[in-house]
Amino acid sequence: MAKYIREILQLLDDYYGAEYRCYLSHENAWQLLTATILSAQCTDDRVNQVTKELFKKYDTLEKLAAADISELEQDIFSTGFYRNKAKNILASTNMLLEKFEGEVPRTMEELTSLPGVGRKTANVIRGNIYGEPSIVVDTHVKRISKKLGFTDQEDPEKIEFELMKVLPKDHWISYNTQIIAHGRTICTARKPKCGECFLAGYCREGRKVTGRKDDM
DNA sequence: CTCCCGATAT
DNA sequence: ATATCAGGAG
Repeated sequence: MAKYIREILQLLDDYYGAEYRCYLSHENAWQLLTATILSAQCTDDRVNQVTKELFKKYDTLEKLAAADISELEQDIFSTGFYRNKAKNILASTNMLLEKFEGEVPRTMEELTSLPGVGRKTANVIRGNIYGEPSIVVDTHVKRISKKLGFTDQEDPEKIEFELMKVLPKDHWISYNTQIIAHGRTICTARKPKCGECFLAGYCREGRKVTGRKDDM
């Protein structure tokens, strides 16, 4: 298994590059925190579309924290879950000002104490803002990690810990970037393009579709 | 487990 | 019509 993990990681590096990349537009930590809260069950393209105007309108943390809630709901409406998200953004940004001196905290415990921030959002911040090796288990990482046989777990937290055992630490961050890119373009949830997939030989579903029979 | 929820691809 | 999207909370 370990041999194939190395091969898979090498192919991912070759195809998508080994550099970390963030798909959510931002210029600072509180903007990334806000964008990631908005990204729940929403495409990153739409989040970027919304935040482009949002961060123009509320150009400081203080202004966003002081926003009128019903106006903020309208501003973020198209991302869905807009009532919860507006409430969480206001509560979290105010908490940053009151408890964290206007800074986005660094530890998992502090980050997940913010309303609307779970492990996925916290790991986006830790990886992107602070460069801490971390694994972001979103819908793509969950789906594709299971297909590749890296985990059989269902719970995102269990998947995160299992991937930390299975993947070399220096690949944790790049894995996120690569798998999300792969999940958006080739290994899509509804109609995966197994015929175009360079990992088809390492994936049960891919082997079935492409006829490749690599022994794992 | 349920609810939150609009936009888009299939 | 239905599944899915850089999920989180009760």
